[in-house]
Amino acid sequence: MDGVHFVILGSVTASPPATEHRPPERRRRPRGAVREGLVAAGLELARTGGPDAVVLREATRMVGVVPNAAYRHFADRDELLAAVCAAAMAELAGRMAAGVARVRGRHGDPAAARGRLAAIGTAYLEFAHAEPGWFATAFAVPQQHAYGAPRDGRPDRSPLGQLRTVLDELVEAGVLDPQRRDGIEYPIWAAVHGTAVLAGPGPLRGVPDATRQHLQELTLSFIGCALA
Amino acid sequence: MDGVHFVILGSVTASPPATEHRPPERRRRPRGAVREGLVAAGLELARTGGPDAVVLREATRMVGVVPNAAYRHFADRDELLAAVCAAAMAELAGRMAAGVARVRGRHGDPAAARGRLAAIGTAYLEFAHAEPGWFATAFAVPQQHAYGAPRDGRPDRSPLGQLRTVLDELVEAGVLDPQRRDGIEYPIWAAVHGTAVLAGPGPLRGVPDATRQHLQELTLSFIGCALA
DNA sequence: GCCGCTTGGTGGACACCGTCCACATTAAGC
DNA sequence: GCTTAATGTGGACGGTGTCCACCAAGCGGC
Repeated sequence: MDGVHFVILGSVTASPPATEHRPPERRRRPRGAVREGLVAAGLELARTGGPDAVVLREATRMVGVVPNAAYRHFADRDELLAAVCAAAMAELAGRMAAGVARVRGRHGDPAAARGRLAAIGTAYLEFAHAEPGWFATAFAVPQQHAYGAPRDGRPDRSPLGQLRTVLDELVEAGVLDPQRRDGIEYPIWAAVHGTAVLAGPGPLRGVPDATRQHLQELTLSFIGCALA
Repeated sequence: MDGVHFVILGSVTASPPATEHRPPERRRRPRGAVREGLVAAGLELARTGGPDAVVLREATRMVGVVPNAAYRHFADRDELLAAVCAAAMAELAGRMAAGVARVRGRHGDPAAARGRLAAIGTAYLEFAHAEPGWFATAFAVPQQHAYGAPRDGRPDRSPLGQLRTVLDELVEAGVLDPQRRDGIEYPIWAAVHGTAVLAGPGPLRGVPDATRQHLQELTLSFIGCALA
């Protein structure tokens, strides 16, 4: 899952149309280029239209290849979508990590730990608002291709993994009662995720920006209350 | 929104195939029958496949009518989907209402009020688990056809409305500090909704039943903590 | 050098979908 | 009884995912 490449977008253009007539550009691209291009194209489509917008034919068009070429790299559309979803999820994880990294203060300091928890939630909600297409895509992994648990050994950079790390720090810092630590990541995740979903594609969509901001603060302070 | 008819499902069959040859059953159905039939058919499709499964042509086939007939009753597929979504949401609201109604105890009694809050959350989560297709559909209202606020006058039977009612009762019963009442319905809704989504179509899908049950309890007790 | 195999891109087809148009029929109103 | 609106039909179009047969490029073994 962290084998996902952060593909540079915006340059998913096909090979430039030959000015002189030529047998239709049958050249073979470098190894893996088409596959990565398809994922990048899918990511681009998903960004504005969510998971439903990643349509196989359109992606191949952007890469400059015939629709069937995709089937050399993915079993079907769902497998392509799964790759795009993984990339979107990685992007979310990256922004969350960047968010917590911005919080100063040494490990174990209560205030800093609290700040890092808030940063995680804020980054999550910011991402959901700034990139609704990607956010929806990150959680739209098709049934068959769910990505499994992270290979152990490496630190877990998934959203849940990062949340767990901060919660452990909160225990260490004496902010959170160790007895209440077990499993508390799930309600917290749920509260933040629920806020993102309700205010994004959900029934609270389209509320004015100030209201949305207020909702975010309500959720974060709600979580604070439940921790104390 | 509460003008939605609770359509009886299961009998969305087309007119029985004539044994003797006849001009293909051009008889006109009673007023509104096709429209209601389409919604019922859509609901049936959504039940097993979610919003994506409500495909216009299939619905018309179930009703026994040609695809284009649908366009006499709905501007496009999205409008049909919106009707199906509204019906699914009404079903959710109905089950929630039934859940709270089962809790005995007079209005204003602290324990009863607490019980009603728990019943709301439980009914919500039960519905999401028992009817994942409908649950997803209830929140998949297409952008253009969002249903507006309930006509005032009538009590608000929407999920949010029911939650508000119970929260008001909790204040009345002295369980919830009135100063903390304002806006608290949103984090609570978000926590429950988030749990439903994460454990349903989300990354926590497919956890064993006992674990899911545990997640529900964690969320409910988390909410309890934040209230006190 | 050549042969043959694997890898990956092409072309053409199929079924299905949402949607539009022109037409036919029925029901309702005068 | 005629007119008119409402409703269902038939046929078409472009778009989609997917399958099959074909073919070109690269590669290893002889």
